[in-house]
Amino acid sequence: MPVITRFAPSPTGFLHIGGARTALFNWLFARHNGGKFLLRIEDTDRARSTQAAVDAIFDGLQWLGLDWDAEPVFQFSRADRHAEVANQLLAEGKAYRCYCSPAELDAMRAEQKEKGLPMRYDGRWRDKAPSEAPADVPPVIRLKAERSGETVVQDKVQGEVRVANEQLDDMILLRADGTPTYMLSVVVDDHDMAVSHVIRGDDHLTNTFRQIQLYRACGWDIPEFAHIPLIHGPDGAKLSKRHGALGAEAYRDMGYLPEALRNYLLRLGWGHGDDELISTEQATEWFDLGGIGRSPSRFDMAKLDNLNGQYLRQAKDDRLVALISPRLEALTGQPVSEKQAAMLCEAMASLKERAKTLVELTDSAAFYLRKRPLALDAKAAKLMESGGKETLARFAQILAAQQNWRQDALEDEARHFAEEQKLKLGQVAQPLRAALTGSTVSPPIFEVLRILGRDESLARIKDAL
RNA sequence: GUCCCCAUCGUCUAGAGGCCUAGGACACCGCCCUCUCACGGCGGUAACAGGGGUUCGAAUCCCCUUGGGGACGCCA
Repeated sequence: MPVITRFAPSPTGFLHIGGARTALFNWLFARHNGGKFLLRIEDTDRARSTQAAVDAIFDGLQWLGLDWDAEPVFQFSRADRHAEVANQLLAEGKAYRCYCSPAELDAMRAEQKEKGLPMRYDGRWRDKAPSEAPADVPPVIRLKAERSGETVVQDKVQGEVRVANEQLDDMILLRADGTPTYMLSVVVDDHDMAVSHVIRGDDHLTNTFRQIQLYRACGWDIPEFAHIPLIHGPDGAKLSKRHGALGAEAYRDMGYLPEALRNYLLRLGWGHGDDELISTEQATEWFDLGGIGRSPSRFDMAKLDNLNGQYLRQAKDDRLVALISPRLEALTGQPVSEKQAAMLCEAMASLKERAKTLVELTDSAAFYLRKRPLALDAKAAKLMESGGKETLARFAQILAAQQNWRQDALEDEARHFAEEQKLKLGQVAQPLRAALTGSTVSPPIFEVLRILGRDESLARIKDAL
């Protein structure tokens, strides 16, 4: 049987981080098994579904590199099919009409809660005759669920989980307005799409029992299930926005590389021995459902940062220049010229090992492109005022006379000068750094001197003096 | 309230009864490298939630307690 997985988000918001991981696991499992990864947009809640959210989900998946294998299925478009199944069940006596009004159900639940009873539909219309139906209440269709015995899930992650059928009530299949509920839609769609493995958040684990009953009522094969633990915030509670429950596009904006986020998400709840840096090729080769942990994990930005830094250092220089160019333009107000891009490319090797995100990379690269005269930050200004300027003025004369603008030659000059003046190299380098970059922190300053070039360097020094 | 799931350093995890004096990674703290900041190297602090069993032997199996999480919608 071919492996078919699916990712089935409801388009009521962005592709959040938990959803992204669920998608990743489905994608990896399909790829590992040479199967298919399908996408289904669960847009049956018309009031809350938006096109913007649909677009955000597509964008997010694409950015993460999770490609799907067929046209996405929009669940709402299949409402007729869902109703057909419900009506078939009704015709077979496996479902029935319930005429309880929402208000009546609310009252029932309130009473159950007050008495400390389990909150469940009590099946009051299950065996009533059609003649008792009130004329003014449109009915819903409920599944006639099994009342005794138990339902068992052989979950690929959670193991065997069983629940007594008396814990389950007769769920609604078709609403009073004739539209299908989630429970009906999922089961029908997963069946019709021939989904072999349902991999989803474990908030769906208890839904699974009901869905299995529905599969049985329909006489359909039951897919394999794998319920993966939810991602929690650093405090162990539900992931909140300020703790990382953001859309994929937010992570892109914050300067994370898709491969880094993928690697991070993969390691959150799944492991392969001591391996930390796992390429997508390796992940595809190694991924298995049995390796998924059963306990919820906490989202840790610091680890994501570290991983992103590692991927940044691995990334090709020209790719990074392309990635930060729009950010630099936003910063300087000027598009990055070809000449500047070439300069950044040269500088990238030492720039990228100092950054954890593209945001940091952009900030640290910006001084190369800044228009003279550069503004000095507070530390740089203070350094210049407390003797730096004098030292720099003297060294500037040597630089001005320097014809051989090679990095090692420049560094030699600085060392000689420092020795001569009984200064530490840092006392020469730091004022130079302040003048050239406007900051006390930068890549190696003789490299900066070289990349900036003779004219620009001397001009910036002159500005600072 | 009822049902379900989970439990190893602060965090992500390795661990399938003896290989565990519990390993790796992030974070943190030292030291080294060094023109700054990083990178890199070396070292350090730090965990089997508690209690009962089973067993010659338990982080690993069972039970209870505690603590977290989830589900109980004409939402998905």
